[in-house]
Amino acid sequence: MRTGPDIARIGALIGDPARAAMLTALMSGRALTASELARVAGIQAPTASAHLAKLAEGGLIAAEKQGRHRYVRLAGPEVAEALEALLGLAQARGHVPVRPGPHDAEMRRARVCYDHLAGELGIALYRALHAGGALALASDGVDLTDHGHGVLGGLGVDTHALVRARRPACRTCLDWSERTHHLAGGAGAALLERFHTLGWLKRRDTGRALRVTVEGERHMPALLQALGQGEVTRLA
Amino acid sequence: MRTGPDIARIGALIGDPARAAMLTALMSGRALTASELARVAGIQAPTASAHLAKLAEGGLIAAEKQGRHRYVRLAGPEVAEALEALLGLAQARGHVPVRPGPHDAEMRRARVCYDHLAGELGIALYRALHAGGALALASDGVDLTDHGHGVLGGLGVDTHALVRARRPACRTCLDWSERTHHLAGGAGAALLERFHTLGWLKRRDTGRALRVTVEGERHMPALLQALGQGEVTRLA
DNA sequence: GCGGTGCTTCGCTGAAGAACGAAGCATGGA
DNA sequence: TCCATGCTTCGTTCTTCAGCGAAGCACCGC
Repeated sequence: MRTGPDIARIGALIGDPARAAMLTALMSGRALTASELARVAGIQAPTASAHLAKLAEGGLIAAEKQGRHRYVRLAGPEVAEALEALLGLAQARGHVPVRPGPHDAEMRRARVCYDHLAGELGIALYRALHAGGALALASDGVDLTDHGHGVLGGLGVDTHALVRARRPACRTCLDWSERTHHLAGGAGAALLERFHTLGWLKRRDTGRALRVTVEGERHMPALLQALGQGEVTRLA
Repeated sequence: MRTGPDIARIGALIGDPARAAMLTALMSGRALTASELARVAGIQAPTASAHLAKLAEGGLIAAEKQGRHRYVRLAGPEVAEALEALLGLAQARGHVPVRPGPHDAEMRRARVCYDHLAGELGIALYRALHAGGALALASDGVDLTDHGHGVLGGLGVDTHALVRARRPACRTCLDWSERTHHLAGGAGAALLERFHTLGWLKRRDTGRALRVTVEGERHMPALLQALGQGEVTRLA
């Protein structure tokens, strides 16, 4: 029969434990060096090099040399989306580590999903934007309403840049821990960056988990409340 | 690190060419016997049996004995969704068979995606429903509007059953050939079934491709047009 | 009952590929 | 210029697992 795209090659790439660990680490959106990825996967440098070559040839990662370091990142949002879908399925099927890691609860609360916010907080943000009328259904997914442009502008997001960008401003991404959708796309990425520069969320040194700072704990609930009621909040 | 769900196990299951062929065949939504799947994958019965045991243990398929046959189907819509995401990524990354199959063009036109309609026709249906105001954004995805209930009821879908069902009435699924969303969930499944019983679409004996019948060619364009303008069409 | 069919279990073979040590090749800093 | 660091290439070892034939088991129709 042999019809349609060949998922076996991609599956095989993801199917090796070392490569899966690397890809999961790259879901943090960071560009990591080959040796960092080797450490994450628990393997030696030569083995890691071979794995990275395969992932690159398969189009799942993109690499960039900087001096003697080789920085590796996911090849794009599509790759992150597919991985997130697999993470969700793995979670639903009970393919989870026997002992949950120390950051596990934190991961469920808030984490990076490639370049946008995921976890309970990501869901809450999406729901608030929806309830406040900032999002509307479009013919190819979700899009910002006019009101939504004003809302994001008020939060300090350059919405003109979003519109100009080749990348779609809004996409939805299936959250593996909450089993529902959160906001991805340019707007999702811009919002995460805003929260980061505002000092409300802080990245851990490693991994995808996000820590909500004291500032974040203070301001976030009120912001979500306001968003949910369609108010435009101005942030410096 | 070892954090989050373990995608390696699922990846490895999908990563074998024979298993990938089986899973792709099961995306037709049909329940196939073990020997049919062996033929699809081009392997002998003992090998197929081993593969099916692994897929079942991994929670990707569900099997049901009927007499001396063993009918196998995908374990659920989540599995189909994740596979569709992988198909999209594989397509985007150029992991396609060297020679496209005979049904390739037909597949792009209309095909079954587990239990709902995909391909150009699936996209067109989704767009028409959206344009006609039958769909609206919900806090966890897409949902039918009141008008949408009327529209689907007019087409002969039992919308009360949709609401009562445990399964969400609407979901979106990323179409691998069109790179945009089509309608999944209970409503998507019900609509495909309607088109099928109306005789507008016919399944091929094997594979996912759908053939648009003469009846279908005659009525479908007008229906899509009417849906797009928000009209309620009554079908016997 | 008895053969035929569909599927599984068992035992074996062969090939793919993950892993590492050692050596080689760049780059950056002293 | 030299050394240290980061990464890759090479050659080798070893495990894993897909694949099949033969035999065994379950179910159906006769």
